[in-house]
Amino acid sequence: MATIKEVARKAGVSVGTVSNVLRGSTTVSQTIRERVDRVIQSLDYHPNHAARSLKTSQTHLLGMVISDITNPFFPQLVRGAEDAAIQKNYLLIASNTDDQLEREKRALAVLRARRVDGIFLVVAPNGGDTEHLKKLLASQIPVVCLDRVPEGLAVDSVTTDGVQGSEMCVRHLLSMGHRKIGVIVGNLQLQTARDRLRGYENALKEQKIAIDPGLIFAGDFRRESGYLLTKQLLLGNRKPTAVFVCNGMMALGALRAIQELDLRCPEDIAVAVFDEVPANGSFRPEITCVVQPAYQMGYQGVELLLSRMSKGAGKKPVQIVLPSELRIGDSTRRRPLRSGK
Amino acid sequence: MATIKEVARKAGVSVGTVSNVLRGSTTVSQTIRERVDRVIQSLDYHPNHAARSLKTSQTHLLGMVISDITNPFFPQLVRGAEDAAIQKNYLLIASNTDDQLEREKRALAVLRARRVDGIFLVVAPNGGDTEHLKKLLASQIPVVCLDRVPEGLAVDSVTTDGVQGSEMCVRHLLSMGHRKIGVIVGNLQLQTARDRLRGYENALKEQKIAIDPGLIFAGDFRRESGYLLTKQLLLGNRKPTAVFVCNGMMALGALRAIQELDLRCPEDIAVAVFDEVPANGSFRPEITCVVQPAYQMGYQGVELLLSRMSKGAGKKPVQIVLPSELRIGDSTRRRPLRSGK
DNA sequence: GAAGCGTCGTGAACCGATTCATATCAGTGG
DNA sequence: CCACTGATATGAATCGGTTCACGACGCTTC
Repeated sequence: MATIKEVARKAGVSVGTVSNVLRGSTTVSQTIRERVDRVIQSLDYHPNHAARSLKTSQTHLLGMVISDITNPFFPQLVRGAEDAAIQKNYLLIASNTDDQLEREKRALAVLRARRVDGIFLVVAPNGGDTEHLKKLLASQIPVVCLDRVPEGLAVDSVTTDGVQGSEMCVRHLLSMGHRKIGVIVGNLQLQTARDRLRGYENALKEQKIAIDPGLIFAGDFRRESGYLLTKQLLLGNRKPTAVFVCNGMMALGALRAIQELDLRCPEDIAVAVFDEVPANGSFRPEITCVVQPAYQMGYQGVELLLSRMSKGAGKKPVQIVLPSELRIGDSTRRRPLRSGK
Repeated sequence: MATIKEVARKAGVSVGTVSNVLRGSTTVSQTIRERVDRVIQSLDYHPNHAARSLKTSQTHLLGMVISDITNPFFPQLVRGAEDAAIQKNYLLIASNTDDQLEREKRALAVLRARRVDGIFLVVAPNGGDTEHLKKLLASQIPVVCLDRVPEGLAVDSVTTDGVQGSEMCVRHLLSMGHRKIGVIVGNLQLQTARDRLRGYENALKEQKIAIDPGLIFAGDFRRESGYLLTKQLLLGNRKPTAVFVCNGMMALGALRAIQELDLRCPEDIAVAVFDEVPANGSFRPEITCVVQPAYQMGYQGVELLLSRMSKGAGKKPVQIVLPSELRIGDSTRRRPLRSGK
């Protein structure tokens, strides 16, 4: 592939001038600029990124560390980030951690070694082990946390308000006449999981309903755990009339569990979910859910990261909280008044 | 961040020696090696990739051009590729084209300009315009096509056998007693779409059933088109007893259409799908579908690409075809014998 | 016509690695 | 004691850009 030297030679100018043309410097005359541009076209010349990076110490690469691209929430996030990044001439490198701390550490180390210009991070549960995150934040490289924020660290973030979203959702269940509402929540080491649980509790308290710990089941945001916990919940002695599931993947497990127990939704058990449910709208019943603006989260994450990159590390962290939306389906229809059994 | 020079100075050796230690050269004595390693640790030194790339003209970056990460087939593909790539010390850059030719061209140009070491490509429908692909293949950089192969180009690929998978699936419908089977296929500019249609036709021919063009509807592999075409199919005058949908996203649209028309599946209309259906198993009925080894496709793609990179461009293209698996659900139960109406 | 001032271009230093011809040195054999 | 060998270590050239001090040149101005 052609180099800047060849371009310079063919255009009869110095490499410095070619570089100036490339960078759009104003100190190049129209004549020369056109001449150089023509040569660039004719040679199909593309500047070597490595050389440029070496000199400028910018890679125009952004890293994105997520838990699992296979969970439908993340493709949207990634897509939003990618669309925004590409517009600004950045490329995105995504890595999956499966919510394992070790893999998070490794992924971050790799991205750092590559000198990416910035990192998006969806933190894994860490049980208080945040050393590597502190180091990361101390290391110059701009970081924006998406979806989840790690405890007690000052870092830019874009998230949705899990407390408010859950409140909205559980209030809806209450308004439909439900009083015994089970909840399948994620790993409580995660802020997001705790927020969603808090929203549930808040909504109940508003109605002076006591919180029954026997109705609360904590899993890990994966399909399998939704399945197992929902079975436990429904086979237990609490007999809830509704279940609030805290993410889409667990909802799939929950729905399967309900089916296997030969219960009908919503007649026997109502279901409401925080997070979009895959394939929702293509099967019965349509599930009531809180939809998060995942695409936007990714998109705005890029804007935040870039502004941080230009503003420098000095300023206070910016925390953007996006609203979510309650989408009411048939899975939470009004409960017949004849209560009891 | 530390440079090789600082490491050399602190260890009291030359940069060449440090480089030799890094690259694991055998001409370094044990003593020196250990001394250098200690300094590397203490400085938390990581070689600068840009500098290395500049010299070696390898980026250890792989590009992946797919249609849309938001379609659940692709996350699996990407995940497989990423898992394989990371093991070999490569990083993956994915870009989405939404099946638009212009965006494919742009994405490929960007990746080329970045000098990625290799490219995975899921081609977009191109209506015969393959100039950019020919140029790409001529340009040295190794390419592996995944899932779909472009017409008449000699290129390495990893795909599934769409003909055979569809045959299997449609034979199953036939064995369940269906004779009038509608088909919702993708953009027929794509080899994959044509293969799946061919499989359908083959299966019918085996049973000496005439192909009725009025039962064939071609869309674009997206949810919306599955919805619209299924409505057309079911509201038309052909009255099929089953529908064969050629990918998962269109299947979601099809299922929605069936619901809106207040038809029951499988009683009124059986459904079978080529491709996994999102959320399948969590709702009724469980959909009969042909599952493609998407993860494996990505994984093996990396192996093929790397072997191509080391073998050089000379050899003949390798075409790996992976088997798919028919997973029988309740959406295709046996048709009651009393035929007619 | 000398001095001064913009406007454009030039070219060398530099970024941080890799690589290879060359230097150093201990040991060996004649 | 010298030549030679093998094992190690060195350092300069190189990759392809960016950047900036400086030079060349044409125009004013007095």
